[in-house]
Amino acid sequence: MRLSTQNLGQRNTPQRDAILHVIQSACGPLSVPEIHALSQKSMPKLGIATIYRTIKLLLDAEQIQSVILPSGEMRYERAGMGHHDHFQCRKCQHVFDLDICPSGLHNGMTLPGGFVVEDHEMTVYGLCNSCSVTPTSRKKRAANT
Amino acid sequence: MRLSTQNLGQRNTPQRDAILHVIQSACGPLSVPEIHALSQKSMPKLGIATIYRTIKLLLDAEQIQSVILPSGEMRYERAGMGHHDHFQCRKCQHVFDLDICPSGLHNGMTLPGGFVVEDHEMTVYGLCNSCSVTPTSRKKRAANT
DNA sequence: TTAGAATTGAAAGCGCGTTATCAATCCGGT
DNA sequence: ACCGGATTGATAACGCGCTTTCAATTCTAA
Repeated sequence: MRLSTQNLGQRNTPQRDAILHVIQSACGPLSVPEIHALSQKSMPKLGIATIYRTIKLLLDAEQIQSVILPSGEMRYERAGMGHHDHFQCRKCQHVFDLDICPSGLHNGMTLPGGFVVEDHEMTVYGLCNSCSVTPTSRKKRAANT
Repeated sequence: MRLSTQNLGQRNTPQRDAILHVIQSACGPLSVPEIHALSQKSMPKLGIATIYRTIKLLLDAEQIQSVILPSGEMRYERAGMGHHDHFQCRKCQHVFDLDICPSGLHNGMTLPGGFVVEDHEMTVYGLCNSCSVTPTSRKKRAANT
């Protein structure tokens, strides 16, 4: 499922290409400010209104979907990725897709209290790979270069 | 941990008692409209501003905490309950506390990708006990009364 | 009981993420 | 290359939770 400018209004523009590329190559759902900042690396004049307009077009075309973190922050990611959970680093605040789903839940099971499970959403918190690097391992890395 | 009007400003009022009782006896986190509607059962004139003011006092006193659902809805529940997940019924929309945590996560473990786990939040979706009653079992229940 | 400060309810005001406006610019069929 | 409608960027405006305002009311210490 690749993001495409087909069916996004009538025209192909470099602004849309930039935004699509940013979302396409993200490793987790992005916030509007993140999409804006990343897109401006290749299109410095790109305005926030165009970000919102393109997000709406992509949502209507079901090429992306929204994700709301437990903090209330709205983010967007490619649609059609199937079920996956998210990980937010408490240090750099970046959000990543998790390949595995560490919940023990499966569809149709009943939890104590008579709750019949159909779906779930989970956000895991902690430190990402980059941010969990210790000062010691940081020195080792530096020494190896 | 019982909710109390101690340390909530200087005075004890029936409005605060009503709000505290509603949150205290809930079986899951409540939204502001829910708290308002439930409180008005015993205090019909209770205004929305008093709900927000009391919520803020309770938050400052750390007697309640906020919960944001994946839908973005803000809710409030008693503080100090320890880790627990939530279940939202897709039929009645009510949110319940789950006694067990069905995630296979524990603090300090590392997920594929180098993500060091510290915490998580999970919302499970499905049908609650009342709403999962089938027409057949509903007839049986009715016949037994 | 009384006085005075805290609290309340109604409604205006605020903040901020999002959307609409509009002139300038761009895309693409011809 | 031209033309006309689509798109863009800057910014004003909007919506909706939430907070503040203020006069009326209520609580409580003395």
